[in-house]
Amino acid sequence: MKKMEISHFINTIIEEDIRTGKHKRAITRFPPEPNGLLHLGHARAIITNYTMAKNHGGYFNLRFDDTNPVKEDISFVEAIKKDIAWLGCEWKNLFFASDYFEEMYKRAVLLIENGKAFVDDLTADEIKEYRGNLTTPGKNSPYRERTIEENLKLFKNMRDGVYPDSSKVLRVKIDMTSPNMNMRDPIIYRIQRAHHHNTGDKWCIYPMYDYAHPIEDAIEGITHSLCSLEFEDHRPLYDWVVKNCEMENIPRQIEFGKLRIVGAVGGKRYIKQLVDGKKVMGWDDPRLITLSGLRRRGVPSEAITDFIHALGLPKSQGETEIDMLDQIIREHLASTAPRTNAILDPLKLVIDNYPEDKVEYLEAENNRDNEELGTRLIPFSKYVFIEREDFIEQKPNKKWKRLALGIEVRLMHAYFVKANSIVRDEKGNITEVHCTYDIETKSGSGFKDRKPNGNIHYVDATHNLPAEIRLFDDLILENMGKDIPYVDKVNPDSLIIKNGFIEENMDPQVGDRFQFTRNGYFCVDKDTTKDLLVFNRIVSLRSSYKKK
RNA sequence: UGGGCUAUGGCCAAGUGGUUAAGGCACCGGACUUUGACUCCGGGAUCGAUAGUUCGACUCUAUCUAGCCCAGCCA
Repeated sequence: MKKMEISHFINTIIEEDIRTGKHKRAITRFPPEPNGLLHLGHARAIITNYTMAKNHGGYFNLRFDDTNPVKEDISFVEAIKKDIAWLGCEWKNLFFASDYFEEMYKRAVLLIENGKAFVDDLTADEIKEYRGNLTTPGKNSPYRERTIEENLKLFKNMRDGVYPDSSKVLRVKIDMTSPNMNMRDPIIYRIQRAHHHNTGDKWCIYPMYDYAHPIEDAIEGITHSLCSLEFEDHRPLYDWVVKNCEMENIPRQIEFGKLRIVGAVGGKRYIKQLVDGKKVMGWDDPRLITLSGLRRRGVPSEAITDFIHALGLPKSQGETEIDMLDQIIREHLASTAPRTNAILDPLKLVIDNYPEDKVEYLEAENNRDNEELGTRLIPFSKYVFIEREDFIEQKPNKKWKRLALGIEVRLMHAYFVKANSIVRDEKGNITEVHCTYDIETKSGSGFKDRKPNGNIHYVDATHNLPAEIRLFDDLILENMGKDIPYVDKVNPDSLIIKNGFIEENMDPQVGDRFQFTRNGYFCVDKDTTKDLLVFNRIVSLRSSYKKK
C-alpha cells in the first residue's frame, strides 16, 4: 500500500499548536448520534480525527452523542462501534455524552448564577417569532430579565419534573440581534419526558447539542474537535459555552468540507428513509454507501482509508466520482484476490471432437502477480459454458476478440476452439455452439504456430457449482429530478441477479473475495446457504473495449 | 435584501509573488498480453469574472458573479 502524505490545513494547524507549545499532543474524538448507521461521509470525520491524533502523539475517543432520547436507539451503538473498528480507527476511550449530564447541569446552574442564562416560558411558536429571521433581528424574550433567584428555582423545578414537557426552556443570554442565528439566545435545555438508554428516567430535561458538545469536548480534554463545515456557524457559540461555563480545557473546533459522492444517497436521514421504506435490504445493502453496506459488498476497509486520504481535506464543496474509490479497491484486490472462473450468463459450448466421457483437470495459477496464492485444477470436458456475450455469429470487425463462427479462440487454461455451427430453440435463441478443439494447443504446451482471436474463459458444464451472482448499478435514478424523494426514485435495475456457475474446486466462506476472470471482483454474501452460493460484485474490471 | 464559507482541466486535488501550473480518477491514442485485466508509453487547463498593486500574480487588494450552510424545544 502506498503511504499517503498527509498535509492539509488541519494538519498544519495541529503542527503549529505543538510547535508553539500550546498543546503537547492532539486529542480528538468522533461523536456519532446513535440514530442510524455510519456512511462514507462519516468515514472522513472518523479517519481524520483518528489520524490526526495518531500522527501527533495523542489519542482518539469514541463518544456517543446521546442527548436526545426520542431520536436515538441503543441498537445502533454496537453497529457503529463495529463499523469504526472495521476501519481500523481504535479509540482509547468509549464515552457517552449522557455520562456528563450531571456536570452539564452544574455548569448550567453556574451560567444562571452569573446572570447568563434564564428560564423562558414562551411557547415554541413564540420563540420562533421572537427569533426574527435571516434579515431581521430578533427581540428579547419578555422573560429574559427574571432574577437569578427565580431562574435558579425554575430550573431546579424543571429538573424535578414540576412542569410539563415543552412548557419551559433554559436559554443563554447572548444577542438577539446577532446576524448569526445561533447566537440569538440559544436554547440549551428542554423538558422532555423520554426514557434514555443510559440514564433511564433519571432526567426529564436534556441539554441541546450546542451546549452539550463543547462541554463534552472540554471534559475529555479534546484539543482539536474536527467536524464538517455546517458547524462553522456554531463555532462562536461553542467558544462561548467553553468560556462562560469556565471549562478548564479549551478545545478548538475546526471544520472541513463534507464528502459527497456523485449519484449516491448520502446523509443518514435519506438512507434511513430507504431502509425504513424497505426499498433496500437494510442498512447493509451493498448498493448503499453505508460502511456496513460497503463491507458486505466486499470493499476492503483499507481501500476506504486510502480513498479518504487520497481525497485530502478541502473546505470546498465538490462531489467526488465513485470511480476513484473503485480504482483504489481494484488496486487492493489485484494481488490479494485469487482468480477463478465464473460464468454469469451461460451459453453451452459442445466440443464435437472431444471424447464424450473424458474429464481433464488443467492447472491454473490463482494469481499471476502473487505466486503465494498457488494453483488449482480446473475441470474440462466435452461440454462447457462460456459467457453468452463472448459469442457472435459473424465476427463484426477486427476489434472483435472473442468467438464467432469460423473463428478460433483460446479457452483460457485449456485449448483453442473453433466454432462451426449453432443450435437454436424454437424462438430462435442460440442454445448451443458446436466447435472443435485442437489438442496441439493445450495450455502450457508452448504452442505458437498460430494466434487465437482472443482468450475467453469457461466453466465446465458437467463439473461446477451453481451460484447466485448479484450485480449492482446506481440505486437512484437521477434523471427524475431532484425534487422527487429518493424512495420514489429507486432504480428497479439497481440489483441484477444472475444465476451462473463457478468452478467446482472451491469452498468459499462468507466475506471471501475473488476475481472472477474478466468479470470483476466478487465477495461471498451473507445470504449464502449450504445449497447456494451468493456473490456480490464489488467492482467490475476496467475495460477499454468500445463497441463499434 | 443578513451572516458564514467556497471557487484551479469532465471529477478530486497540489500550489501561500518568479515553476514548462504536481499527482490521482475519468477520457482519447498506442505497445504488450493465455483476463478487451495488469503493465508501459503518449495526449490535454492560464487558475470563477473584472479592475488594480507589482519588474513579475493562481498566489496581494477592490468590486462583481456563482455554489454550499444557517431562521429545530435535531445533531
